[in-house]
Amino acid sequence: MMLESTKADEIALVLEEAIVSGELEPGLVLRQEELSERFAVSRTPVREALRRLAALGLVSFVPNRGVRVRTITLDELREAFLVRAELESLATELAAPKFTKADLEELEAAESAFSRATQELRAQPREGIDRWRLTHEWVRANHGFHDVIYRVASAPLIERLAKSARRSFSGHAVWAPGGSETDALYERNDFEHRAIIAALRAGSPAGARALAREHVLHSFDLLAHVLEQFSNGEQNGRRLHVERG
Amino acid sequence: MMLESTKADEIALVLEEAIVSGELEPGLVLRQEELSERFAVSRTPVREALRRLAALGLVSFVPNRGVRVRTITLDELREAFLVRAELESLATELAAPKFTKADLEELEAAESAFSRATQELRAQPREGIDRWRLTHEWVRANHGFHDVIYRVASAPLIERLAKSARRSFSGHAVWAPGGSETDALYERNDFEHRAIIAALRAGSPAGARALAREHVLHSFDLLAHVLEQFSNGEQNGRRLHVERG
DNA sequence: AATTGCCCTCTTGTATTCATAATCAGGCCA
DNA sequence: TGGCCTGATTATGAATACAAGAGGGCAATT
Repeated sequence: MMLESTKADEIALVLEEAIVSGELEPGLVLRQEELSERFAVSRTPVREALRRLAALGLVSFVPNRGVRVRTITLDELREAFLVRAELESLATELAAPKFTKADLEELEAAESAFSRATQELRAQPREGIDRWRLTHEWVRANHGFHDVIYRVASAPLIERLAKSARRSFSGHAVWAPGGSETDALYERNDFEHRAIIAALRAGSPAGARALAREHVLHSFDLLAHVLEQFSNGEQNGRRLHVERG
Repeated sequence: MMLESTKADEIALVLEEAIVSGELEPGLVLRQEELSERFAVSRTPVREALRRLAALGLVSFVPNRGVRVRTITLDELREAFLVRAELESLATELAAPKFTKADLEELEAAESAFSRATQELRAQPREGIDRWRLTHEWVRANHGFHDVIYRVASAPLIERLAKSARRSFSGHAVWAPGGSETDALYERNDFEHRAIIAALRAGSPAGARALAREHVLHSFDLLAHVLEQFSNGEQNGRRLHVERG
């Protein structure tokens, strides 16, 4: 039941996932020949895939020098969250009148999963592989919540652009260890999700919109707080790859 | 003083301009071989250029069937303007505190040019090649105004995404003939530009933001009004290429 | 006459080959 | 000693060659 498509497209998707997940670290130089043998194809479709990723802003081409996974500065990160705040609040406003009972239930289920992921993360404050894994699951659960809203909004362009802005950060996902201050931020994140649900349930597009906006901006505070703690730029042997702005 | 770059990049830029300007009409199938001989290169860089345009949403690939210039539905058009409204208002807010005297003067100069273009367009209500040309100049002058704001905001991501949303419409630029109702809409467009300048001069980020948002949304009203008049989809032998939503 | 299946051609997708720019090592000269 | 020029090496950019899917027309069959 495999949907027919070109190799270039498939490669682009795999590489995109690898970059977003952080498997391919920002700054890494991608050798075309290496990729072509990894995917068992020639360099032609590989180059086409890389062109697509370049247009998406995930990698940068330097003529005759190669392509590397894009790094991001703190300023760019801030800008990405500002964009997400606007687009996500818009999506939420558009979605509000369209939410059905079933949609609300799905959103609540996603929020429950997110809440669980948050608790698991808080219960494992020690650094290490496990916390790394839990962090990734936390991120996925968080995306799961917001994706329900995007789906209901049924606004393809907004969804595409917002997720593009989201991606610019994903590959840099490193999280802070537990602590009362960090915990409070996690708590707020969780609480704000519930507030958005409440606004949607109450049928208030304007309210949901405002809450969504604040929520994304607060998410940046959380991230900035983490980056502050790790200004040395190293955690678990993984570089943060966010350049100081 | 030619900046070194690859042929694929150059071709992509030329094709992008051709699509945005409407020279290559939406729906048109782009034959790779035809393009390759037009640019005097092989199909390889042409395909890479097309991949980039596809990622930008300007063309759509259909595996083994070819690539065609993307068409747009009325719903998609509306969505693009909603996005632009959010991003442009954000950019305006960010730019507000950064505006210098020189920047304001540049913005006023751009507005003057836009105002002139508007008057010229209104003075030539008859359809025909000339009105087509004046319309294009009007669009360019309008972009010129907004581009000053983007520059001052110095927010590359926002600028890129907003212009991307703007592009989704540009290739479809067809304008209505004169008339009291249309003239009033033009008038409002011009007036709103001046209001934004006033807010920036007064140093009100919040005010400028709100005005910019309303302005973009009103622009959609103007466009929708035009499309209403030409629901038959034909003008000067050029198709509107906006599918009915 | 309509329909179905085959074949032929056109176009795209991919591999392979060729060309050219960048890098690095080593030697030469100030 | 140190910097710079020069040739070999490597990786990328582009051209060419090859493979494969899509569509259309024609003929055979019902």
